[in-house]
Amino acid sequence: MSDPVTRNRSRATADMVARTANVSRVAVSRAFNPHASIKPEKRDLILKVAQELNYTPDMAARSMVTGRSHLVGIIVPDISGPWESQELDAMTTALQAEGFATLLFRTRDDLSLDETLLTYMKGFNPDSVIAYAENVRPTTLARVLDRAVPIYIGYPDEEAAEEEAAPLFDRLDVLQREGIEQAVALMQGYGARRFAFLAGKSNSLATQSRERMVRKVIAERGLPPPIRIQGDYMYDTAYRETVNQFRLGEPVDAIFAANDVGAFGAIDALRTELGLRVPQDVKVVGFDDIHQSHWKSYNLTTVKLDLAERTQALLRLILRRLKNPTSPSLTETVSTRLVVRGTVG
Amino acid sequence: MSDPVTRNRSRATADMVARTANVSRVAVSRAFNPHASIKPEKRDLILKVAQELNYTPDMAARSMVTGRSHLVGIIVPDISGPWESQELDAMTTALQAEGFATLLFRTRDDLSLDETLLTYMKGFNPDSVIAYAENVRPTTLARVLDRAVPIYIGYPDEEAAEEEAAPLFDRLDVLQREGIEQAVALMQGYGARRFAFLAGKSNSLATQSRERMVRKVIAERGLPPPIRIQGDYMYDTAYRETVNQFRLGEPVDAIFAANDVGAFGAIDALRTELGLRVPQDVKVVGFDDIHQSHWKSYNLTTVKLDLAERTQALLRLILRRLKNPTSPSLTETVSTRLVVRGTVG
DNA sequence: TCTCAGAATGAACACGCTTTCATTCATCGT
DNA sequence: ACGATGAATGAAAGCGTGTTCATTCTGAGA
Repeated sequence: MSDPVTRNRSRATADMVARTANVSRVAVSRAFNPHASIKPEKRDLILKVAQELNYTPDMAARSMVTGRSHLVGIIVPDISGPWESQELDAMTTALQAEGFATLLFRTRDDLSLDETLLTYMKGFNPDSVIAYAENVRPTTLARVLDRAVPIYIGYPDEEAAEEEAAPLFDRLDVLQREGIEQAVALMQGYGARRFAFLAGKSNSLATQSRERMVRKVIAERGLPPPIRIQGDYMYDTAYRETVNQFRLGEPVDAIFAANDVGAFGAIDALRTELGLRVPQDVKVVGFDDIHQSHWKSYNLTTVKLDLAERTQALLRLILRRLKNPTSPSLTETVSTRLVVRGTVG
Repeated sequence: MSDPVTRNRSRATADMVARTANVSRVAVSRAFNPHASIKPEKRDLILKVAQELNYTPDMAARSMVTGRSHLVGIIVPDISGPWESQELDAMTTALQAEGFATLLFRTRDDLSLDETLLTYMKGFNPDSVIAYAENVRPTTLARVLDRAVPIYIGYPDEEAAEEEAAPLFDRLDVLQREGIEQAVALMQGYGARRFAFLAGKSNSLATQSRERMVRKVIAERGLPPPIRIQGDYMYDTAYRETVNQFRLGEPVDAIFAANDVGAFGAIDALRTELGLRVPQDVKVVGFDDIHQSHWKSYNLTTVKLDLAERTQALLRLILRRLKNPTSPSLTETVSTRLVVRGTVG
């Protein structure tokens, strides 16, 4: 009877609970709905019987009639990346606290997968969708899913034509200027003059925005424009391209990386392969402030994207939109700031 | 009309597609079921109309009648950890390729959450459940969920009473002896004699098993029993406790860490805080072989748990069990092997 | 031309639940 | 003691699908 392989495979239903407790099936439903009107003693009895029968309301059946699936779809390009996984962790925890389960999907870099994936996901009727994958455009999201209102993560610092960032979407605006200004100022203060920007994946809006802002701030301070090193957010690429830059190209004073992992690759390239010292010979700053950035081997000075702040802002957007599906578009704003450690001076 | 906020919020149903295409609703259902008997031209027409109407079958409704939710529940203690996120990434990708969506849950270290979480998850009717969280016992899993057969991740190397590892569960057996033997042999070969074992969370079966096996192998080779350093799989703890061991306790020749992240903490403690060289003064070996282990700052020699192999084995278990729910318990086996890098000699 | 097997078709039912809605019960003020 | 008010109750309808099952259609063989 306790053998999980051969035991009763059928779930208990509300009917069974009703029969066992000698109440109507409607009463069982009410017992599990906090706002329903039912006598307390009756509810207690039903809940007790339900527990004995190992009964749980079927979310699929429930969602069909309520229209709420209690599912939030999350689309991530690479779950195993430190930043992505830390963001996913924070978001899942926050959602769970609000009673939502996370429906997780992973995109490949292959853009062609998008439509198929979104269509498939739509079948599960998620109450909301968060697409961290930058190859999923908000317009596509809006077209395929008809229930959820997409959240557009924008970078309003810049004047770049905000192509698809109409007021049709809810927005999370990330203010990157402050953190970048602090970083450039700090590096310049320690004598850096010749900068390189270690870019991320070239189709990433985040890296594009960061590069523009870095160039702007550097120009404002009367420094020569930074050299671009093309990376893809990955350690190995950052390592290799940094070596190439110093061996085949022009050496620099300072490297501003589009993300922390890239900064790690650059640091290791400088120290291991090029025999240079960080920060004495070359200053390095990253972006994100992932857990690993405070590890002593790197001890990275970096522009922090506050994960808790960001997660709570996203959550507010989702909850407000769910509460009032027809309200005009919402906006939340988060900022950035420099975390000073040991890779500048 | 393209405004996602005010546009039609109601999904298209099979009925609407049927009306538009002038076919019966049953035909629509068949058009989306590959094995159904329907005239090809008719199917094409329906699929075309469906696409125009942006129709997708509702998985909730579908799962009610088929009994298959196409959902696999995954429970993880800390998504942001490198090993956990890499395992989650591999598993989600593999599941997605088989047509399953991942239903993600995160446990706190607080054990009391377990039942509640499992009960909640059960409501979504997952076709299968993978609990990477070691505080979720298979027996609890079997009791709460009535459809899924739990998979027990065991370590049959050891003689330890395998408390709840009855043949009632499907099993993934991890053979740890080989990798550990290679590691100890290598360290001994480079002159190590006095070992420490840097443990993980004390309630983790994996760390317990690894410690027993490490002790056994060390004893077999005629070396003195290792000193235990109590960690919790985290960098900061490993760093602090390693410093304490060398400052307040007895220094050692070699550190065998229960996971890679712990090994990083130990290495940084040795180099940064204690002024010792790795591997010249102290040899270090880790466990897992996460992506970060090949980063040049660590370049860690470690016992590899092959993620692809492990994921495929788990997937085979799940698919076979789904195909034949009443078959006797299944077992898959994966092994470990040493990856030699630069922290031993 | 006729027969018959197999493919194609659609009406009806079932899945497990929530929500109206009309009805009954308990409670209270006078 | 008596309506009146609100809480508690259960029958029935409906959510969007897949699956019988009985029927009709198709085409090949005689």
